[in-house]
Amino acid sequence: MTHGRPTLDTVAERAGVSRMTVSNAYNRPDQLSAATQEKVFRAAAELGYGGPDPAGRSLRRGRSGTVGVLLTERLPYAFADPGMVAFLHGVASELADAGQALLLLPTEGNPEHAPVRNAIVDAFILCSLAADEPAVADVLARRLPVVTAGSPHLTGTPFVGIDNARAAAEVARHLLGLGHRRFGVLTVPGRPEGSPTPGPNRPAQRARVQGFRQALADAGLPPEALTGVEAATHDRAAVAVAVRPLLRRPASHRPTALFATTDVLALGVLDAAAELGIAVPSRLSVVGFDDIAEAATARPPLTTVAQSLFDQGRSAARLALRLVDGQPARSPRLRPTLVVRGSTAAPPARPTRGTP
Amino acid sequence: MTHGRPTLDTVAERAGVSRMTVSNAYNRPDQLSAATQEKVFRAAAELGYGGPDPAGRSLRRGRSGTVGVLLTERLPYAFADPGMVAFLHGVASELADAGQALLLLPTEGNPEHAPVRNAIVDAFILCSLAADEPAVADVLARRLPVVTAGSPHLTGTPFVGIDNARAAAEVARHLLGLGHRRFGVLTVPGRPEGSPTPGPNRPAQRARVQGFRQALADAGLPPEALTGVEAATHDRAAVAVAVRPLLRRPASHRPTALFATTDVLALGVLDAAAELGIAVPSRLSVVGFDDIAEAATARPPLTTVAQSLFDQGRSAARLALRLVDGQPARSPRLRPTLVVRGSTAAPPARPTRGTP
DNA sequence: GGAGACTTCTGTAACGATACAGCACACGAC
DNA sequence: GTCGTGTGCTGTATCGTTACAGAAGTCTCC
Repeated sequence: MTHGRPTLDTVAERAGVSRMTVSNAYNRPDQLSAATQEKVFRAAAELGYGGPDPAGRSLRRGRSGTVGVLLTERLPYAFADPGMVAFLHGVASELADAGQALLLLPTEGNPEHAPVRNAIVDAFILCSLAADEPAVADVLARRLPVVTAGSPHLTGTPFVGIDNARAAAEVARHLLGLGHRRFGVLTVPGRPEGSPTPGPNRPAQRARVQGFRQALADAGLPPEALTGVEAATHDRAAVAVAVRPLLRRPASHRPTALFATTDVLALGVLDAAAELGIAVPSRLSVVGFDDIAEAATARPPLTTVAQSLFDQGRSAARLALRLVDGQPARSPRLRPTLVVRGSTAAPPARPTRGTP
Repeated sequence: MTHGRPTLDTVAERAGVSRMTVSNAYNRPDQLSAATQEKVFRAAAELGYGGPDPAGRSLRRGRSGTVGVLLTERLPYAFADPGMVAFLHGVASELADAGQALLLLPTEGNPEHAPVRNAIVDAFILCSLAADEPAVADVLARRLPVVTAGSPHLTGTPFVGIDNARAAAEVARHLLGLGHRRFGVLTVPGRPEGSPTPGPNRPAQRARVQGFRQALADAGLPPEALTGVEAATHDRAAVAVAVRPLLRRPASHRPTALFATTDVLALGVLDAAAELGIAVPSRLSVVGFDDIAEAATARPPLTTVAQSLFDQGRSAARLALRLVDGQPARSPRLRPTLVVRGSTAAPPARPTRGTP
């Protein structure tokens, strides 16, 4: 309870002024003589008054100065993924500049607590959520400004993100152009195991796989040209387990290029390849996605799709703040770029097996 | 403004019931006939009512269901440091279990906005702040429950953290026991460049250096036995720049053991050593601090001090929640453990240069 | 048929703050 | 002496919600 805590009234009485004068002492010091202000602060200190209660202020003003952020599924994944962290960093950075705070909401946990319903925020940012996630419905029910990033697309709400399928297709064309004809694609499963709700949970990842596959088909390759592999989690051990069978195939059946739907996964592939003595890029080309910081310093430096998640975070926050101010907010057009570094090259020359 | 938004009253009038009935429909459905509840929800839907406003609820109840977290200095560093992220993850995880939300507050930015003063929270967690940081004073002025982690120590507030100097001393004794006599210590600068306020800003890092140095002195080594090096930032390039001069010394003057005050730094050292062709651990022993996930999978696996920042995050959150509930909260006694892995070994046998 | 218990709903009084209008007073100008 | 202008402070009316007490109405039981 707040019972016993001093309030504006308590302080006002003690200082011998009106409640409004106390309020002004904190919020509009220029409307006050220095002597009165001093008197008020002294009374406040004596009573142990901690300043005007933000809950009261927020109710009265109708603004909280806070933006709520919902991140994809389990927080562990969110914090473990550098891309997610970069996005969050961008959001935090933009909000900090505007003096707004960031309320990080759990999308799971005891549902009885309904964190979304209790969140004192002016707007929500949804990042990489599936459209069927219950939290999304909770957010929409609040009827506050919403911005989505990555997914889902919601009609009428600004969206920040790239066309993943298209970017993945560009990766495919890059590899095809180098002469590759046997491919692997590495991703993470659509849903954490034992998840009750069905359906795709990492729409971005799926779109990347889809776009890559489609581009190969468009180039006239048969479906067998692409082998799909799933890692249980993002950590390197799991990646190694997932790709080892593929990389242990005889060279004539092994993919010459591997597309990982995330840089973290791609870095795991580099490790696994090194472990198995498969040279990158001469015997295996590897492409990632996101262009996280480690991508540029990996050995070899990783060819990847750059999409500046930090900037996307900033954008999302900026849009949210515009909506709060009642200004129009349009989804920005973002163009991811393929950054060709040292992990892709022409496939090894085929030993005889010549074309007619 | 909230102007025009429907409220409990609006909905009550439309549904032909009292305001309390509407409130109960949302918060105590069991106190209500199903028919009435349905009627209320229909009216709410027609009016576009988003449910009871949490600001009003929070004011009335005197609880917000939110804990504020202040992280060390610039957010970039916080998000870039896996240890920090692990701590935050622990906090978020514990809070999610309790159905509480996490308000991430910027410690810098436009000071006019005073995010700490406006934060609607039930308690604060301060992580790795310097005692002289203005945000600390702002937090104390709020007179809410506070827990600190890592630093600073504040009398009367529970503290979560280890004795850094002592842990570093254990590292020193481990290395001394292996036979090392020439040491390097790598850390990051105490303050970001251009920072206006003076004084140490990474007290934990300083304590580690200090404890290490002291343990060497206690063992009777002269000050020259330890060379201190500072990396500008945590990224590997900066680490390489910082340690290269040290590692390029002739073998007879090069430290045989390097203590990095952070695992991230230590991993950078491993990279730099590999680049210069210096074998670890046979020619150089490396020790880190924190035991982040990558430490175990590095090559070679990193000897480091494990302090489970995730658990510390959980602890801090749990203590904060206890304080909010008016229960006593005692600082836990935490014992970091030295995890000896593959990056430390006896120094190379000295070539002749024998002892008497 | 009346007492008691239960269900379902209502009225009142805060929770702590701020916006806005306005009042008293001092001061200089004419 | 009246008027206009500022400064410094006060009073009132909300902001949207929930705790609590209690009022009808229904049901049960003897």
